[in-house]
Amino acid sequence: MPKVGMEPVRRRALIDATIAAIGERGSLNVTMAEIAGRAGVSSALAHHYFGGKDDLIQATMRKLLSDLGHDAVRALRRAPTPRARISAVIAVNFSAEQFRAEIVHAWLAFYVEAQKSRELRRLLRVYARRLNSDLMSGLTPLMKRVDALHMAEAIAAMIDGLYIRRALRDGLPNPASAAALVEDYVETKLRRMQAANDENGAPARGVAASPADSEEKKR
Amino acid sequence: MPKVGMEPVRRRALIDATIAAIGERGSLNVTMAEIAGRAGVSSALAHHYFGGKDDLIQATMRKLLSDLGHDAVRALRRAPTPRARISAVIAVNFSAEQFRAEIVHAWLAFYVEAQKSRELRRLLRVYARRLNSDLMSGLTPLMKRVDALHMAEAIAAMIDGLYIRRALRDGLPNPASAAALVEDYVETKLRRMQAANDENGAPARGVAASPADSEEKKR
Amino acid sequence: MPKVGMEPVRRRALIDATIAAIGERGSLNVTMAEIAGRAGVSSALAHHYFGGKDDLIQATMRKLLSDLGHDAVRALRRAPTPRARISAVIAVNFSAEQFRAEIVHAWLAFYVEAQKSRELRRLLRVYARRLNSDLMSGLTPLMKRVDALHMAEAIAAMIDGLYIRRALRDGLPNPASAAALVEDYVETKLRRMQAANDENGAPARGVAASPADSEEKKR
Amino acid sequence: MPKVGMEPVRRRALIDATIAAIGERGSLNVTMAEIAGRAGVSSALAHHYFGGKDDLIQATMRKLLSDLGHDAVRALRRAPTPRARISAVIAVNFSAEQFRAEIVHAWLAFYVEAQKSRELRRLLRVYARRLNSDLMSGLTPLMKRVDALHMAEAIAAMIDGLYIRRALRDGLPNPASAAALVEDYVETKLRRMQAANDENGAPARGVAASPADSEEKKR
DNA sequence: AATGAATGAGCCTTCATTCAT
DNA sequence: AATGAATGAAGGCTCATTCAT
Repeated sequence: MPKVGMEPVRRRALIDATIAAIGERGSLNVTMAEIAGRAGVSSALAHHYFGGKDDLIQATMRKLLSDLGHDAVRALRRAPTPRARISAVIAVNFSAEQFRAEIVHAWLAFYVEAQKSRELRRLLRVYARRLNSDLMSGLTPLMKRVDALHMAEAIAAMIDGLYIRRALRDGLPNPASAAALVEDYVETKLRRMQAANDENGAPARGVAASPADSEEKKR
Repeated sequence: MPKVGMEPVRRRALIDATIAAIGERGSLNVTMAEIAGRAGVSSALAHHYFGGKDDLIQATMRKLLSDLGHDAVRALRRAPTPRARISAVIAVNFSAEQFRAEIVHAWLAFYVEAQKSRELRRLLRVYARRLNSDLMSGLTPLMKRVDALHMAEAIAAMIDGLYIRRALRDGLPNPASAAALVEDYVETKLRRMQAANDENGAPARGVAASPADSEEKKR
Repeated sequence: MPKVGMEPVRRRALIDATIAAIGERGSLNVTMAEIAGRAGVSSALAHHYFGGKDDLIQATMRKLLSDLGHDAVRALRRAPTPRARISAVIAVNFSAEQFRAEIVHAWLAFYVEAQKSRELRRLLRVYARRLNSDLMSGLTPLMKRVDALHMAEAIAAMIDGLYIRRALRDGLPNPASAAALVEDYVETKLRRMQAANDENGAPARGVAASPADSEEKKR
Repeated sequence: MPKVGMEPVRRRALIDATIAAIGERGSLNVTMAEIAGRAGVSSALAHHYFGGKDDLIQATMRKLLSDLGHDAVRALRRAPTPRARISAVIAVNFSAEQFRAEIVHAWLAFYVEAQKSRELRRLLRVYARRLNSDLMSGLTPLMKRVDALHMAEAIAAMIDGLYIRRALRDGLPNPASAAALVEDYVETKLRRMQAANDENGAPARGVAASPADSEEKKR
């Protein structure tokens, strides 16, 4: 019994079904029929609302990105200090919601698909830039810009790496321990910088320190 | 006129073609026809030698794993100290050969495919375990076992993460800087442990230190 | 708020939209959705009023036929002589209205579709018979019946042929020159018959004259 | 039991099947499955050899055009005089082979499809130009160029028109009578021109005679 | 009167796979 | 040893059509 105003309902259901399907299959090799089936509709309807498979995939990815974005904004808003901002970024990426197995699988699949799809690559770049700028907003007040850039890169790499390992389900299913690993890295780096600083006024060694780093970053 | 002894030649050519094809497409969505074409043979021949697509994919992955394995063995053999072993592992993973774009793409594609294929998953676990044990062989002499485990995890995550980012070509195409990032992490951790140790005899704080770490690891 | 008495309005709009759509696409491969869209209504409404696509197509063709029929009646009514009747038929078929590109395309499409649809074929036969009888009404007073039949056939063929060429837009987009071509044929034939007649009382040679045509047609 | 060297056999069979299918359906709305079925192969094989439906359609049209072209060349070669050339062109178009019902249907379908397909339109133009130049080669020695152009147009239109009527199967299934109709037109025109010429030296009235036609064409 | 919602059926196309040669 | 020939199965997509509102 058809009702009016179903469009948003169906769109949401189809996107959720897409995530679920990708999560289960582990790749984007899911059929429209399966997605539609999971959403309880015909595949024709999925085409009706999204235009085609690629569009549905893209819409799904946008959903993932915007969800993550919203979570990040919310978390960052509550962070009082630069240091807290860093932790907030880490926490969001390893939150229970974001680290759900199917979400992780979907992300991984998107990374791969991005190789083929120009638009997907663009979306992924948006995410990467945002992650980077979020991290930088916490890092730059604490160290020299060049060090901050390196640390942001390292942190991002660890996050991505832990996602992959999570996807492989092979040893680190625990979001808390994943976050702890990254936090430990950050903490160690910061203390080490502090220590080097304190010791004898000698400049702290940043990440991949450049030969000449005479000027000191104040915090 | 068919030649004899072509089998090993064809097998190699087909596996190389598979890597090349995956590297270009960025995923395992490559047709047997394309692979065979790249290898200069008919797709029927690929089936003849490998049995089927899955088998060819698996053989290709085994090739990747064994190449990496051989490189690792060679590098580790030359490493005189535990610390050098760690660097050797990092160096191998970011060597010019292993960090070639098509190899990186192939690895990423395999990670995804591993979700679906039981055998691929098994192979990937073998690699993960070996990477882990290689790292542990360098780490355990330098710190407590629990810390070593955490660091091994972190290093592995960074390596995987940098691979992903390499695949996306978005900012870190340079193997040297990728390796430097990981090396810096290792170095910072080791110094920090040392420093904490020296300070006042208090036990160094390891990675995600467990509440009770009274006993010291000797080296 | 739905209005009353919309039915005739909608029917006309849908039929016009059908002609326009066919004219643009150049064939009957137009979707109900597009036709309905052009008419500013939903495709469901098109079904509501016409029952189905085939019915809409038929209704459209009937419209075309009846428009042409009305034009023909009007023109013939004004024709004072048999000769004028012939010209009237020609003029109507190449009138600005009937020779509009979209109308021509629609006709051509119908000719093709008639192959499949029994009903469409029937409709086309009605038109053909009417065209024939209109021509015959002008021709029979001027010549023997057998000659009239042949000329009617030839005139009709020329008209159809010129329509096709018009549809292909390749050299004869001009309704006037198309009509002139047919008129010239008629005129030439009539003069030739006249001349043959005058020459020596020998029977005029009709179209594809049969060996024995001794008896003369009176007018 | 697969054999080698089947490609040309299959290609021919598929093109013939395409003509047959179009002939029966009366339009290009034929499925690859049906065509392949008629040719006794799977639809996949049709794709294998032709690439896609459009390509098969085009190949079929090219076959039609080239067959007609060859027939025309052969017939024209045997024509000793200009007048004979005209008759040769007419004869070829209404030959038993070219006027076969399925061939005629295919032609009509192509005319319609040409509206949509750029390539098909191009092919059709080639045919039209060739028909025109063949006719002109017979007409220009017999009359002024402007008259020849008009007559060529008229003849071509009659041919196309008779094809359409043939496709509709409604009264003129006979190739001989179709050809006779066109021949009669040609003959009448030529005699009329002759007569007008002879009468009193006044210039013969050509088709849609232009206001100024002072100079005479000699033959 | 009119439409959004929804679908079944069908078509084109791709591709791994098999087989006879 | 190697391949051309051939296909079954499956997937994306379109579209006419129906139905409840």
